Amino acid sequence: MDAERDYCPVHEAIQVLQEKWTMHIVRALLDGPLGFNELGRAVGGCNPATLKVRLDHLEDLGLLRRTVHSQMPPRTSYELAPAGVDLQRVIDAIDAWAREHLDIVAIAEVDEESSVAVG
Amino acid sequence: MDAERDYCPVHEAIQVLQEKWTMHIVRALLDGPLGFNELGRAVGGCNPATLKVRLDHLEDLGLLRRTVHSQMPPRTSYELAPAGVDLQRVIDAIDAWAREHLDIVAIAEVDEESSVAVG
DNA sequence: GGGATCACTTGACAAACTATAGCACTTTAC
DNA sequence: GTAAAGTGCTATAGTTTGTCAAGTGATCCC
Repeated sequence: MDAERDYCPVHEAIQVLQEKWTMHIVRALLDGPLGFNELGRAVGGCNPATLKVRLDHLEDLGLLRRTVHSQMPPRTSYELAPAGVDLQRVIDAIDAWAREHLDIVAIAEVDEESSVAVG
Repeated sequence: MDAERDYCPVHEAIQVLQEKWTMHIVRALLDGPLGFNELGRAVGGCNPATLKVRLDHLEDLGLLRRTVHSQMPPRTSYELAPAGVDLQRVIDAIDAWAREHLDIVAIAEVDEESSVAVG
């Protein structure tokens, strides 16, 4: 149930990052603080329920900071904490990898390379 | 439904990597090829159904190669393709980040920092 | 005053993931 | 020679996770 038997920070990190939308959220927030709905749109349409859960989790982990500017009308901003900002390097690595390898996947779809399939 | 309207390889990459177990699978495979069950155990108990789906997806994307050594007794090995091996850098980035930031979370649990809770 | 917007919350629902059993067969142990 | 354990999967039922639609209370714009 828990990874504590042989605690591995990488495993833990992967657990966090693999939650749906988490990396998208971080990526969006790397460009600067955003409001709740704004963020939802930025990540490409995450629903508010999930978004809130993720945001809470991320805040719990100390990766982001939630600032309430006014209760009514509600106005909140979400901003990466230093630990969250450091995820930039992870996102960058993904970015570099993606440009190098996923683009060719997109190209391969247009190309005709499917003849050497495993059959 | 699809990200094709403004195709972004990073977005695509995140979609792949955020699927449950994907990064664990890659990480396990970075140490060398593994058989199906072996891999399942290596990633820490992924069930065969999900594992197969991930593996197929990863193979589709050209990130790994599946080699059938013998049909009976069944013996297959999964091995990262070059594109998959390159994910090493992503895993490394996560690794570095995790050691820097998630360890302190683990420490914080032992520490008594829970008095400033949100409640 | 009506409609849009904000940051969420709720509750019903669907999609994703999990556990477990089983298949067809070989290898190993005795 | 037989039972148990192993291989790579697949099927199915069940749980968890994520989604959709609607709604809340207040303020802004017209």
